[in-house]
Amino acid sequence: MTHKSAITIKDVAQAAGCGVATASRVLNNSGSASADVRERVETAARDLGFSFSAIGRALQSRRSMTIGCLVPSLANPVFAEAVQGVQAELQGSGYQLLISCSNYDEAADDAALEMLLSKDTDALIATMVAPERSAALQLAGRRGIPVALMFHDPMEGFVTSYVDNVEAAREVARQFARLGHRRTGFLALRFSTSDRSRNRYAGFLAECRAGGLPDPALIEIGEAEARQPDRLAVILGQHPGLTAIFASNDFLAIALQNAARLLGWRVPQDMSVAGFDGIEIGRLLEVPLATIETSPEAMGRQAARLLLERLQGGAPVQPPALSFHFRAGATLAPPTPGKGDDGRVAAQPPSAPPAETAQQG
Amino acid sequence: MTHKSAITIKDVAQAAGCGVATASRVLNNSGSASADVRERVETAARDLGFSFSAIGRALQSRRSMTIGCLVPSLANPVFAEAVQGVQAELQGSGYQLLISCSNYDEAADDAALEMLLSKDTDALIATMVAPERSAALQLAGRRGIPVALMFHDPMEGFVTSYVDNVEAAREVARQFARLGHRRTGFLALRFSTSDRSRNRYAGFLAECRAGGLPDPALIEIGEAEARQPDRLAVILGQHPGLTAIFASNDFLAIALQNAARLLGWRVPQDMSVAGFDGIEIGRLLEVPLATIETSPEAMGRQAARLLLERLQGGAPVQPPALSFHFRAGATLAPPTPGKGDDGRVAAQPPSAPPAETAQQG
DNA sequence: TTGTATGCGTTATCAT
DNA sequence: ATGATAACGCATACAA
Repeated sequence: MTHKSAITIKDVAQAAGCGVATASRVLNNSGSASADVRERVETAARDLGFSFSAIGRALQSRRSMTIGCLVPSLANPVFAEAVQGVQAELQGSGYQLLISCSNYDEAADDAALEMLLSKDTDALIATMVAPERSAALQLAGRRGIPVALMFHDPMEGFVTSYVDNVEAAREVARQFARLGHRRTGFLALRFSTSDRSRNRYAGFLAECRAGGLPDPALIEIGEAEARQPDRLAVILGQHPGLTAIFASNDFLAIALQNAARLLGWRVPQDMSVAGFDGIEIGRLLEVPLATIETSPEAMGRQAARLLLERLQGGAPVQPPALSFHFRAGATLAPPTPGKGDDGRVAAQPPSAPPAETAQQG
Repeated sequence: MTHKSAITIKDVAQAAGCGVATASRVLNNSGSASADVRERVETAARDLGFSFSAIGRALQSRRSMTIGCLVPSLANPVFAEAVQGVQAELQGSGYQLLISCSNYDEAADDAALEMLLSKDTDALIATMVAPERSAALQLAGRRGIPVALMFHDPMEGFVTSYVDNVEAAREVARQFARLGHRRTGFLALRFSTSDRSRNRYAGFLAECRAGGLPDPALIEIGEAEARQPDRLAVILGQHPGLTAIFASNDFLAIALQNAARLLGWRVPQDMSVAGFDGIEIGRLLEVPLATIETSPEAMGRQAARLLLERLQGGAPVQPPALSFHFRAGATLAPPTPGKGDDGRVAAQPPSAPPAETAQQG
């Protein structure tokens, strides 16, 4: 086949026997043109298989029609879904998505954002390790480039699409307390490069205290333990007496149940478990996972929408937190008397209705 | 701190008191320049916070340093991981990733690819609904734009990064047969917009026949059934007598077990189940899922590598299929005598060693 | 070694 | 209604 080095509007104009300006006007439906020349230009463009060069356009219009997106990793379904949401919302807007991953590395984070900026993206959407410390993020703000954050709590100078991690975590603590649990734990990835995890712990801790419960045991594990049930079991065994554990995400919650099984503990009879995120697989498990259901996809959509509005001249507005939803699942039960009850027999709270559902938004 | 309109190399040249060509040479380390002016240019660039405009560069060099990537959806972890692999491999290469999703829609597929092309991407990497019917894909080939496919079988004119679905499915059939299963089934999404699923069925069917087994029952379900265990259970109930089912992906395999449970069938005692993909969660389940383990991440990396090599002038080379690995898990067992054995008591095959593992590559 | 001028593909301006 | 031309930011051939 003929190696056709891209044909430009100049070729079209020549074929149509008119000036490039006229061809441009016709092809863009801007300005006016006689039906005659309009026809000639259109057929010429069709015949030659002409298509605009986005680069030429970008150079002249000073807009790349490109939006940069930075997330820690696409291997994490939560982020992948969020990006999917962004992508979906951008469909038909004319904007294309330029993506980059930091792999949870703070330095890579900043570098990636800088790279995105240098690509002349018209807007930025990001989930970072440490947005408050990112020079590139500040730079974007100063340059007047619209920025939307995802998953992060509201931050001075930037709009963000997020769920209230603290409040959601409090809800979990309330559910635990309602069932009569006192000795609880919080399971998280060590070196958790995430303010999300921190906020969840903070909320959980705060509500435990508010409810008069002892402080939860903080169980931090590494990636290795999260993937190897036997290793996690060892760690879990070092925390006897806990009757309910809140894992900072669903994946950990599932791994946790696996480890518990190795110790001969049944869920929820011997230990209650709750997760966070609401990944779909959780619903399909033999024992459906109790969790805070969120919608990363909606988060991505909202972030994209915020950006599009700003790109159309709107002022930046910080929307309220997205709603979450407590899903009871089947991994929650009252603690078994005699286990982890500080030596006393755990009394069933006076009136504990069956685990219900909580909305917030 | 209102950074005005971006500063260009012209500003740098002016500040450094030299011509733009000299500034360009210094900043690109091309050509020669006196230590004197070199110093002035560099400090000027630093002081002004100069950075190149990717667009200006692209226009002049005819290369956008951008690679387009099309996948059906990022909500599917298999594709998300593949993109993550692409992304990882592209790190530091100077190329950025432009992504788009088709949502399994063939028309959107072609349109998205066209859009990517119109963005002047230097190369394309895609997983499509019907690559063999995509006009945009052909166009890319004709234009001489390097293209790499992912997940697809080798196709005339394009290189692809893939696993041999047919061979992998045969392996599953062999495992079933080894355990003594005869009445088997293949579970897939109806309207499965995927040659992967078709190839898996073909391989499964072929090996069943080769092994003298009856043809497997083809069980096609819709999205709704896949997400609602009770509905899937109804369908499953319509196929009594099956002792082993091969689901075309792990997600379906998990949903399948859920449905079986509702029918009171135990896995693997009453029914064996195998999946495909090897998603991580499968290993963490109470009953670890038997599956064909693949690495979408490796697939993405390979595809990206193929592209980078071509962009550096290399000739297109089709690499061999990526290896897969049969993971025995715990969802496989010999059929229970008296169930689904065509009326005869299923004989244990003469020498059935414990389920082992098969490599291919 | 350095600067000037040109062209990359497009649109906006301004004549005609 | 139409077309010639000037940007846009950059790299480079060519001249100095």
